Parts: sequence; structure tokens; C-alpha cells
Amino acid sequence: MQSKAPTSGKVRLRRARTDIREALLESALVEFGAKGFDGASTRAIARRAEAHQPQINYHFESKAALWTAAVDYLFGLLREALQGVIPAELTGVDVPRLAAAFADAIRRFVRFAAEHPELNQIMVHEGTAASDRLTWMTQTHVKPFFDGIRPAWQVLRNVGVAAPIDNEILYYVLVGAASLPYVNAPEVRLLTGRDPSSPQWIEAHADGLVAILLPGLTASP
Amino acid sequence: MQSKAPTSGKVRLRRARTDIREALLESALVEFGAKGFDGASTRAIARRAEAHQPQINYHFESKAALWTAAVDYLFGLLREALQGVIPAELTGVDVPRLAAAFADAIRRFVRFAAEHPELNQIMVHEGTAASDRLTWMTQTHVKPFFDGIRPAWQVLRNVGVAAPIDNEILYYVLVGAASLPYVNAPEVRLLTGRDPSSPQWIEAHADGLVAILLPGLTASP
DNA sequence: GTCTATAATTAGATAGAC
DNA sequence: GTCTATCTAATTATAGAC
Repeated sequence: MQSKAPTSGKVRLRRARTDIREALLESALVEFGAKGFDGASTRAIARRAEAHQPQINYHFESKAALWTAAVDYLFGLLREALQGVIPAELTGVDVPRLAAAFADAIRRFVRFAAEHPELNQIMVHEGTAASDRLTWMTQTHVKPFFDGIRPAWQVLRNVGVAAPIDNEILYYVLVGAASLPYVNAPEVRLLTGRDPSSPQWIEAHADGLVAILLPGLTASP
Repeated sequence: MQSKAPTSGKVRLRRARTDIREALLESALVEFGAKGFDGASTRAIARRAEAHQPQINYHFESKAALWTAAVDYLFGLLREALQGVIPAELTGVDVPRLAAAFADAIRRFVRFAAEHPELNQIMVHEGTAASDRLTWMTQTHVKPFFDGIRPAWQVLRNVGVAAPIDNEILYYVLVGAASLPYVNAPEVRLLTGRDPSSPQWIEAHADGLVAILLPGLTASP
């Protein structure tokens, strides 16, 4: 199962794996999330996947293409996690059902941010400066997500169930409040000694966000 | 006021400025905030300050020392902005006064995050991975800030003025919700077409956060 | 203190043997 | 497809003239 390279004294494995592409992608998520696009080196990504650096250029076109594939993959997981939670057509949907759906969406988003911190890490790394990557990511992935929750929030605002915050601001309040403990989990552990990826933290966090963003949901007993 | 280097044909200014250190520091804030520690190059920092790259190593010990100086400077500004807003000694402080003080602290923090997005940008870049920089920043600057608001929140929680969220979680909800529009201002502009640094956005944002985090403040008319 | 030149290291990407 | 060797470009830091 193991063989030395004939022309060299170095002990190294020569392996033929069918899942290297997936392993490189998975590794890229983590490295891009932790270090950002510039800080993550293709050598470090390859090392985490137990592969060699040139394999990235073989299985992907470039470092940038690997980043794009990683972002596509993560947003696909997010879409899965939020699939059908908020109704696409709002006319005729009664308010209590919509409020419950929005609360469910908040909880799912918090759990997703905890389980896949890499997505929000990459988003916040990229969002700090204008770039082609940011433009592509915003138009391709963020905008549909944003447009999906905006009308529902507006309805809940109009009937007084949702907190008094405008659409655009609400989006960033929600994403910021829901993701920061997981985006900055290393800091959370240093600062508080607690583990934000624990079920206790995650559920308490989700409960808190639902309570403050949808005060009208539990207002009348 | 202008002189060519005698041994070279290149036209370049030789200037003697007394404020180069400050100019480099100011430039470093912006570059570190926008690109992160690894993504920000000392050449780009020097260029923005209209200086030469080796001047960074003359006026600062290294790129890391420049980063440290920038973080020290920004946290100094934050301390100034929040100076004395929340009373250090809570025994004997009546609840309405403390609630008003906390609301004021939230508003000041939002305005600070809008005016100096670089601090939260740097924090969120660094918080995604363990490092010596993160450990130093957390212990030196974040912890005192965290410890300053924690007891006040607990008091307001106990009397039911503050939202039902635990100390540690509240800290990240507050910081995340208050800073993300400014940390990711380039994305906000692409996604919404609005300018998060406008007074309208900032005040609406601050109002919204006070409303959701301190629901008991305006509950009884 | 400023500035040019450059050393030392590391990055992403490619060539070519296997 | 894997892997070693290497190219080119970019990085931080330093040397030394001015």
C-alpha cells in the first residue's frame, strides 16, 4: 500500500484517491474561512487535505477557482438548510404562520452558522473591501438570500410582530448577531471560556434572537 | 522643495515630514481593516501614506509592530468614545439611570463602529483563527471592554429591562449586530445601494438596537 | 530620516517524469 | 492523476548612500 519514489530517498506516499477534489474543497473552506483569501496558501490547503500543492491546479483551474467552488458549495448547503421555510408567495399567508416560519428561519440560520462557520467567515472577510470576488458573491448568492427574507420581514413589520427595524438594516443586524459567535469562535473561547459550538450555546442564542427580533410572537399569551 | 536624487534619473520627492509615523499608522488601519494582516502589504500601506516601504521598518519595528500600534490606537479611541458612559460602580445606581446609560453606550458604540470601521474589521479578521495576535488583542483590549459592560447587563437582565439573553451571548449579539454594516460596508453598498455611513442609516440602526436589546426601556409610556 | 537597491523567503502556477 | 522540481512574481526586511 506504500511505495517509495524510485528516484528519491524521500519517504512519501503515492496515492490514488477518487475523493481528492472533495478533500481539497473541504480543506479550502476551512483555510479560506480562518485566514481569508490572501492569508490562506494553496500549500496549507493541500497539506490539510493530505495532498500536494500542484494538485489544486490540476483539480481546479486556480486558487481563485477553488475559492469560487468553495463558496458555491457553502451557499448550496445554506439553501438546503433554509429550503421552503419562508413561503415564496406571501399573499394569503396568515400572520401567525408567517411569524412562526420566520422564527424557524432564524433558528435554522443560527444552527447553520454554528455548523458551517466558514460561510460567514468568508463573507465577512470578503465584505471588508471591494473586489471582483465580492461583486460576484453578492450578486450570485447574497442577493437571492436577501430578497428571500425581505418581503416577509416587511409584512411582519407592518403588523407589529417584527421589531421596529428597516429591511436593509435588519438584514445586517440579523446576520451579524446570528453569526459572530461562530465566525469568531476562537475569540469566544479565549474571552469567555465557553464553547459557542455547544448545543446549549446555540439554542440559547437562537432563542434570544427570536425573542428580540420577533417580540410580537410571544407578546400575547 | 523638490530635488532629484543625484545618482538616478528617477523623479521622486525627497521629503522630510514630521508626521510620517502618524500617516503610516492611519494608512495601516485602513489596509489591515480592508485586507487583514496577511492581505495587507507593507508596500500598499506605505503607498497610501505616500511614503516608501522601508520607512515602516524605520518608524516601527516590523509589520507586526505596526499592526499592534494600530490596534492600540483604535482601542484608545474606543475607550475615549465610551468614557464614563456606564458607571464603574453599580451599587446604588437606580435602574432607570442605568438603562439610559446602557442605551447611550449602545448608541455611542454604533456611531463609533460607523466612524472607525477599521477596529471591528481587524477584530473580525483576527477572530477567525487562533494566533498570538488574537491572544494579545483579546487579553489586552477586548477583555476590559467585555468586563465593563457585563455587570451592567446582568443588573438590567435581573429587573427585566434588558432582553432575555445571557451575558456572553449578548456581547456577541451586540457587537455583531452593531458592527456588521460598517465592517462590510462595501457589501452593503453592492447589496442595498444604500450608504451605511450616512447619518440616517446610523441613527436608525442605533434606534433599532436600543429597541430590541432594551425592550423595557420604552415599555411603559 | 529618506530613499534605492537588494537579500531572503514565500507565494501561485507549470513542466515533465512516472 | 500523482509527485518532484522549478519558474516567476511578490513579500518583509536590511544595507548603505545621501
